[in-house]
Amino acid sequence: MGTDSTGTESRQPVMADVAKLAGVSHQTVSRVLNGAPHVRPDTRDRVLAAIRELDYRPNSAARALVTRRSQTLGVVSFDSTLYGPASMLDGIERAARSAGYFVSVTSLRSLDGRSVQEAVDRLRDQGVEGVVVIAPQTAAVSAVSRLSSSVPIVAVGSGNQTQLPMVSVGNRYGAGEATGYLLDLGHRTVHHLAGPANWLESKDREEGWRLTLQAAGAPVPEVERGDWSARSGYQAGLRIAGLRGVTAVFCANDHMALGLLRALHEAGRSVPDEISVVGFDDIPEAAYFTPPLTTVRQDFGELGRRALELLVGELEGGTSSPTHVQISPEMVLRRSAGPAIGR
Amino acid sequence: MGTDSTGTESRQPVMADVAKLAGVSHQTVSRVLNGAPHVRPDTRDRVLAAIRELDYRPNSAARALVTRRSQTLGVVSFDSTLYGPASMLDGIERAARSAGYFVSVTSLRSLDGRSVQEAVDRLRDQGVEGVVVIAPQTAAVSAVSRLSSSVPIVAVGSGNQTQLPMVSVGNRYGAGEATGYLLDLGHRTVHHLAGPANWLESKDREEGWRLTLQAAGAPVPEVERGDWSARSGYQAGLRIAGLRGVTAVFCANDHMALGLLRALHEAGRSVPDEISVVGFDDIPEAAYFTPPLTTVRQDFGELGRRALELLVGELEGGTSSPTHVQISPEMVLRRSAGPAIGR
DNA sequence: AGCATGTTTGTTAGCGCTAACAATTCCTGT
DNA sequence: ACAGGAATTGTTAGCGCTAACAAACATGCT
Repeated sequence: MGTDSTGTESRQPVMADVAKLAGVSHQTVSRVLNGAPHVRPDTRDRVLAAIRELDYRPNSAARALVTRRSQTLGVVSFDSTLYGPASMLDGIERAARSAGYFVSVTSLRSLDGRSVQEAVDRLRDQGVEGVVVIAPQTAAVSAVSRLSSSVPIVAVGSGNQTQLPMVSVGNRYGAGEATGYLLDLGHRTVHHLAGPANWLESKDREEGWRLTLQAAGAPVPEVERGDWSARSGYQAGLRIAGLRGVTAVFCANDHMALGLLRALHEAGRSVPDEISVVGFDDIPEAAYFTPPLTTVRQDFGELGRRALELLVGELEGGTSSPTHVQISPEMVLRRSAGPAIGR
Repeated sequence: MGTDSTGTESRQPVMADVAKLAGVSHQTVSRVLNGAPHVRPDTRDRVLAAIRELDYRPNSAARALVTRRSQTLGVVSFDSTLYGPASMLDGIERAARSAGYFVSVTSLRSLDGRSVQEAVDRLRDQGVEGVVVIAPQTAAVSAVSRLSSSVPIVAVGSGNQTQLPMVSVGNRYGAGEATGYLLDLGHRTVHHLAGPANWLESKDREEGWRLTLQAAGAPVPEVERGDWSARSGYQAGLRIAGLRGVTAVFCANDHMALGLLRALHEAGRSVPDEISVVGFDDIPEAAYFTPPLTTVRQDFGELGRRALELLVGELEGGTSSPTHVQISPEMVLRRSAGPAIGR
């Protein structure tokens, strides 16, 4: 008791403290912690007891420094306020945790390539072992694919134009199903309320819609365009309500469909009697719209989960796994779409 | 060129490499990196040039090891799929980034105290410097408040029963406003569709509703209860539609209000002519419901931002800042509520 | 017994960085 | 020209951990 370390509670215990208490070397403590073989059971027990007694917590920075593994994955998201990104993030986090990783999140402010690069760099500087990018804008994806990065990256969203490993839903397929369903109901053609032009999802859904129309020999009307929000759907709806001959509209997402429904209602156009509406996503609220929305369901959580699996596979498997995973969306029929009436 | 380090590209450059290239000691490189004073401008420039040339990235684990600061904050969230938590998370992340911190997220699977403790422990083991808990359940909060943790914690949500620093919205106040508004419209009383009993928000909103009713000498009807989802709102709506004498309903959130609207519509009860409905939250879709929803707006993003400021203040300021921040919600009037008609 | 084989533990050397101090250089005023 | 001080740079010693090797001990076999 000559020095200043008289107190017994001074600082957080370190491995050496545990070792001393258990009467072993610090390396043996490390072995117990990491489940190394060749540790005698009673030694292990003594170490474990010492750990409990001191409430010892390994220092992750020290471990990361020497192993060069941070146990952390990064996620770059676009607008995590939206239902889609939020759900994917949730799926990613759950999957990451069960695979033994932490998740560090960065939200993009704008969608240009520089922001993506910046976000990934930031994450890399923090020492993440891999990155999932939820950024389905064309600019973002092309930025990511030429990203100079030493860490593996997986994209989640749409588009298959990249070399990047990627998980996406069959947007084209889903859009085709929706359009085909409407056509089968007897509509002469189907209008489309698309998402922003620079989003991959938009593009793919629009393409699925257009292709199906063409294959059926139906005329292809001008697309209306929104920004995913109910507000933009409402505004587009006002325009559509003014158009003549519209009997069916396929919306690129459910939120815009909600706005569209509202505008149509205000314009006195009955859904589905006069106009049929189909959405995309199947958000939990879609079943309670007026009328309940026929839509195309996609499982965002699953999307996130699969993306993370892909990343972890790349990280641990070493060899390249299947690099493009596609998840099939599926139509759910409700009351917002019906047969074309007398025309 | 005798050893195996013949190649020039072998490994990631470290500080010593930069130092050698710039012709200085590694400490000077460190000084430049950390903006220490007393570095001659041209020395700084040479170092900076070397950093750029080698594309050097400081190793964050090494820095964290010696400084004992990880630049990382943890967030424990409940169901980040919900609009509220997702928005708060978004606000937190943005604020954290601009304050120079990373954000590591963990989603709770269940709401018992042990899960919260586990999540916080996990985060702490990872080395976060502080934690924001988005977990407005009573159990979670009481668990957090007796949390044995060496890191500062801030809660965001509701309730003021804890010693824990906390940011919340004036739920009681907002609920009172909504109820008072309905009463002023001439309704004899206001029914209430509450959230889960173990959520603080539920409790506070219910209390605000009840108190206002009592203060006005209005009868206090039995509360209906949902789980925040549109689905549960729909089911409650079915029950309410069967009740006699209901002319006004205050819903604890907008999603349940949506379900309620749907159920009322199906039951042939017109809103607002027969029954007035008011929600809480003002989600972006509320303006496009049928009819557009009168509701109480709360700014989730702001909530998250303030929580983070509080945490950072505690972390860096040292002294204890105001420990309970309250944000006022505000009513937004739309068309789902109107005067009581002839009774 | 005597040696190879295997199990269990300890010792040493960093990982890449910053803090603390030491050394050097550059200014001032006198 | 020279002391005194500031400005600028370098040197040394860890942070707490794991990897690699070394030592000690046990066991089986001929």
